[in-house]
Amino acid sequence: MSWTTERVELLTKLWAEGLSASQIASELGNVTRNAVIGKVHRLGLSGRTKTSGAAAKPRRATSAPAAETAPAKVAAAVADSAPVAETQMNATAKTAAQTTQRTTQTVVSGANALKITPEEDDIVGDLTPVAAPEVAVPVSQRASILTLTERTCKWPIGDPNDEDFYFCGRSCDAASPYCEYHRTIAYQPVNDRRKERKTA
DNA sequence: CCCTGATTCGC
DNA sequence: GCGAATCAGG
Repeated sequence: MSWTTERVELLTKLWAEGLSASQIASELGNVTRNAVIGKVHRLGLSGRTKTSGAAAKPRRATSAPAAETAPAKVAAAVADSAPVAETQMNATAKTAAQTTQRTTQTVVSGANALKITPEEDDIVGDLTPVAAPEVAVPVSQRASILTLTERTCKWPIGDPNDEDFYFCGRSCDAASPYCEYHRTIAYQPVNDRRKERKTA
């Protein structure tokens, strides 16, 4: 496949949006991330311009300066209903988070019709933390469209109709479609039916 | 190991 | 110009 003007435009746009080369590659289709990177360079738009007037970033990627929270910790914090620090949560993420705050029945009717069944928390009286308070998913890990691999969390965040809709994108065991945290939410039993048998 | 982008170089 | 292979890093 060749680089038609349309494809180049999409590439440019997505690259500007901060998607990774592999993500862009999968959205474009029929190209590898190498091809994307190669094109990006040829187009001369490497070195993504971050925040305006930001310090010129060196050629090689440098680790983020912010004290980013580890996924595990985030999950833990959420579990405790702690209002996780919005360290480097940007406006977009913030909005998404708020949107999802109490809206658990997110439904994706996209290409793969991913559907999340809303849990009836009204059944349980004392329980509450069921709502998925999406916490700051590091922008660096967010997945836009269906650019998820076998090992990225496919938990939808935000309103699919919104521009800022995205998928969790954190890494997962490849066995489950969700990261550890979202797994607990996704498979939360409506009723605490423990039919375990002590066989030993 | 998974992933990222950067470079090289034969095509 | 293109992109696989390779490199360098997180």
